[in-house]
Amino acid sequence: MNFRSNESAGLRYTCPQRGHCFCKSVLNISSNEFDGHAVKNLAFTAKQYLYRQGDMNHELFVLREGWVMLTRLSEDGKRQVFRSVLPGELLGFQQHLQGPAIYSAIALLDSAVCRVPNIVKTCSSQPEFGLSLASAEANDKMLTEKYLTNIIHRSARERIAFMVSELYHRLKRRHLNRGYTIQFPLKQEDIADTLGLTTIHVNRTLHALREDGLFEIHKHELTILDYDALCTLVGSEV
Amino acid sequence: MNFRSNESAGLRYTCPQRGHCFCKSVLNISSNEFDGHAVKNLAFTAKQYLYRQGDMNHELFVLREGWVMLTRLSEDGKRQVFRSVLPGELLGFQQHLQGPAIYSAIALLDSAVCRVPNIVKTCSSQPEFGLSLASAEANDKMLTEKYLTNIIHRSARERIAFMVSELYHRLKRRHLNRGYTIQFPLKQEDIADTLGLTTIHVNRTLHALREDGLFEIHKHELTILDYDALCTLVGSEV
DNA sequence: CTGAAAAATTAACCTGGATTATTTTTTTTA
DNA sequence: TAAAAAAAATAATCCAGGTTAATTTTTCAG
Repeated sequence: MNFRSNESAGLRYTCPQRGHCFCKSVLNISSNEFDGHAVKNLAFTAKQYLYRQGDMNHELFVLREGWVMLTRLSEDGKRQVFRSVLPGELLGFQQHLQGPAIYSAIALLDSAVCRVPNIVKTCSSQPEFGLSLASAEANDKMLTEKYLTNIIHRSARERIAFMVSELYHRLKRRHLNRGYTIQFPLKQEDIADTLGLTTIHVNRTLHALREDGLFEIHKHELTILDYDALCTLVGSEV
Repeated sequence: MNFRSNESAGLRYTCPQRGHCFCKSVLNISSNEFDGHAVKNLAFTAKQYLYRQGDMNHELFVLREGWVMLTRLSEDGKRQVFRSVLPGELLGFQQHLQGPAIYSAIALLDSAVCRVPNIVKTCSSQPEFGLSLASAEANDKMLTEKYLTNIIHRSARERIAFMVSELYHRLKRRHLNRGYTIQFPLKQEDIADTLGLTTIHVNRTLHALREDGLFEIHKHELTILDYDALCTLVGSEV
């Protein structure tokens, strides 16, 4: 994370994700205004909350680097993990922008975000922005539906394989892999709370998947050992 | 559905949902252009598909009246029901507009839709449209996340109660209830494929819920018999 | 109105993942 | 660098909902 020094040197920071994903349509057009606002209050350290469930008037961000996880606590104290937000992706948009945040966003790695200043204004000054926003939301919706389908129709082993494969491919698309290895800051409990399993069963299943030589997690890194076998297990619907 | 006669008589049809939901922002502004396109090819009978999973260049609709269900078949032949689309709601938007439809939309009741003509053009001619689209998608995403959470954390009895309550409130908001009675065209198999249960278990559970006097389904109508008990079972997170 | 197909119902048995309990390892903090 | 806290690992038992197999009722086409 070296953009802070760029900022203080008066240089415009070029987002590593520019040209990819959400930023593309926004940044291609009104870079001036956007960057003017963007490079302020941008760093979060691991375990820091970007905003919490219930916060009023939380902001809209694009993740530049790092890893953010979206979670929600229900009244009975159970935690649901909705998804990981990876570099280039939007976070913080919801139907009622001014209402309380429907979930919490926590950084799992040191993270840098760029703030989208005024959504309503940007939408009217820049027609493509609204459509980008809608596309990003539709994409999130589709991802949630894929998780839903996997959780409903498949075994613990297949669910975990799906999750690993999904994250790997999402990172690979942005060249954030090192061969078959990716950073993996999720705890077993996070996997469990994403897939509707218990921590114990995730542990058992991860053990079996490692034994079978599919992939292994070690020191916050995940390495796929048998890519083909993983794909077979997941099926073609990633 | 009397709008066809309106059309042939040369009258502008006023959508019963105007002023609610998705249409609001669109129709308040460019009614002329919109209605010009809208009142054509609008009727679907029960069991008719609006579009099918895989169809190219399917259209964007707003449901005026009726009931549409969104489903997807996975390669292993299992069917997932994603949600019911109720009057006033948008259907057919997805990340890649020109790509194959990611699910099928089937009318469960005789339905009337109004077609949204050219999304990209509308977005640029009318800045609020993009934001409306994004809001609608965010709302769908939130609904999917609620179903996900319920499916993961709750028993069959609670899941079904949640689904009934969610549909009842969504219809009531549009005054499409008759007291505690609503139209209910979903089959037990549809409930099962929405909630990740077997038809047999849905049947068992519906029987128990009726026995316990919570609600009953009869001849495609659902009547809530004990609203308070239903709310208690569902919890406050509808 | 009638036969066939679709949907709903019922019963008996079984299993994947939950639950409870405890130990070991790793990470964090002082 | 040692103590405390968090995370991972392992084992034994249990049950909600799945599976299989019919039967009955409802819907619908001819």
